[in-house]
Amino acid sequence: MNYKPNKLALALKKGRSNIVGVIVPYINRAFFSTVIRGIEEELWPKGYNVIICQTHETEEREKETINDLINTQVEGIIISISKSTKSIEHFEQVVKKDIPLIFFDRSLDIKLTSSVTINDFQGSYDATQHLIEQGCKRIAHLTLGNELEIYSERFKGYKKAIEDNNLIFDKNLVVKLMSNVEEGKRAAKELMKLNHPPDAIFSSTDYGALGAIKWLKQKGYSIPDDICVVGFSNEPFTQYMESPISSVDQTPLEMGRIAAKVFLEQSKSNNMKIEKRIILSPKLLIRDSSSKL
Amino acid sequence: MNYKPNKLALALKKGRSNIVGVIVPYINRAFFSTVIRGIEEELWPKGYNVIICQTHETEEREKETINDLINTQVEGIIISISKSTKSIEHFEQVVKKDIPLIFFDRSLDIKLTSSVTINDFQGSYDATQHLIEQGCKRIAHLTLGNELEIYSERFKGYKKAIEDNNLIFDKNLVVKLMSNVEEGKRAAKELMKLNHPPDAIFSSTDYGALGAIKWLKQKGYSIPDDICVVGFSNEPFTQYMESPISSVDQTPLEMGRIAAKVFLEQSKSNNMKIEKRIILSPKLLIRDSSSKL
DNA sequence: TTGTAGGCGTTATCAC
DNA sequence: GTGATAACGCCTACAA
Repeated sequence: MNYKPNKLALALKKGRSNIVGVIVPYINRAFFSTVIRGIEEELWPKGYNVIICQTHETEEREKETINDLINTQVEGIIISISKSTKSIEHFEQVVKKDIPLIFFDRSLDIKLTSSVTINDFQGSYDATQHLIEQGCKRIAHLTLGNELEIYSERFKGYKKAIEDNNLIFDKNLVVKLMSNVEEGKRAAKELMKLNHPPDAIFSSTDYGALGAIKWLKQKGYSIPDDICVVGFSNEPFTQYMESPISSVDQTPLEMGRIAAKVFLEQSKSNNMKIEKRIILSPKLLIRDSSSKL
Repeated sequence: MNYKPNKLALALKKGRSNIVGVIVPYINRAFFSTVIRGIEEELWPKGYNVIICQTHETEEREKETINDLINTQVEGIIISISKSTKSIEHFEQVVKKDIPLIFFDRSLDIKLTSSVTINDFQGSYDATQHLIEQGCKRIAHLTLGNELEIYSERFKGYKKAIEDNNLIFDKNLVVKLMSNVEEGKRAAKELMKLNHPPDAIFSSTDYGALGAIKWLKQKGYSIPDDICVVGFSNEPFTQYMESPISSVDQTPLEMGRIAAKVFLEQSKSNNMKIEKRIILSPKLLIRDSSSKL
């Protein structure tokens, strides 16, 4: 007959809740929601449920959330850390409880945890190299700063490509901003005021790239003829624009699926500890905003 | 000291899991992920966790998911039904188990359940009225068909506005499509082939609107001077375009928050049954693609 | 083979 | 007021 077991009782008895916690800064960012989709699609067929939590980019919420998930007896935590996270005690606590902890995208190097990231250095290097191949000589970079490793890696990749091609690295061409359209406009304005303005902009965020493009077009610059632009993240809007923006795709669906698989692997291995670092290759998508040739 | 109660045991004992299930077609659609964000932000402070499930637009997955959530002893289910859902037994089953069931956006009229939707008729009427006020006389409509009530409502709102303004309703101006860019292109091509082509297009999806705009621009039509276009959903890309697309905003964040509140209300009222229908007002966002004046 | 007791971690209840 | 005990629903293990 159609008997339905009470999963709570079952879970209590077995010590296995069949629940995995996923923590992200905000659920409704395209990147995060797509990673979550990948996680859900991998875990659902295995009988797991996925609990979603948001940190709002604050360390406090992150700690509260982790505490809560531990109490909920989740069987694993998959997380992309908040921008402001400084301490790591709350993560060590998860490890101490023997709960598999998997970082994705924004990661920390903590013993007995795993991570699935993309090679931000490489993505940035490829993007910059591509701009150089388009004939650009003075390539500006919009960065979010060094708070998160992914952004400092993107800066490093950019700088390395500049140097490898015997171009001059000019720190005046590096502008720090926040990830939104207005800041991108401000950055472009600032850059074009320079005595030697850039002939390309590689932005570590698509919103920065978009803002820059908007300002430049408004001022009569032609994209890509006067200035080439490449963004980062492959936000949906970059492909839908009338003039699509080149960007670096982070393969979020795959990242989610793999993070889930790593969790499963770590989870099954009762007697031994697993620590796994997976680095995915980003995909440079060349579109109108940087296609001179 | 830092004692952590086991929520599983607590839940088993109290018969309250503090978990709410949310079911959507796909997590990573901007609209759904934003509703989920609203739900999470309302429920987290009250001590609830949110489990996310995807139906992939299939009734089968929807049934499986509901079954699973019932077994998980969720305290409520908040759902936007799949496109292909025909039967309602699985929903009645939820009601029978006394689990609060709240529909959002894509709803069904089932006893003892609640719903939070927007007034699709109104949104469509407003959009069409706006186009008429721009001087448009022959307004085409791109529809997804009648499978989901929201789309037939959008069609009705469009038709009513046409008639209320003593314009001629021409069924040749109504094109059925699927929600993607290619289909929008096809629809525009088809419409402009007519003996009396339209001077405006109101699409029930932003992707259709985008496709239409792309095709029209490519063919040399000027937007909005030759043809005005309005979409529906306020997808992020509509505002980021170089030439932003007018659209109807469904206030997803608010919708999520309210759905969560309705759940709380329904949940607290142990002894009495609550049935609530909330209809939100959509917001017409007038942008470049329809601003002639 | 079939059936029954015990315990997972809580809390609520009841006896002291 | 304090402290032991039963019960939430299930599964496992052991006994008949």
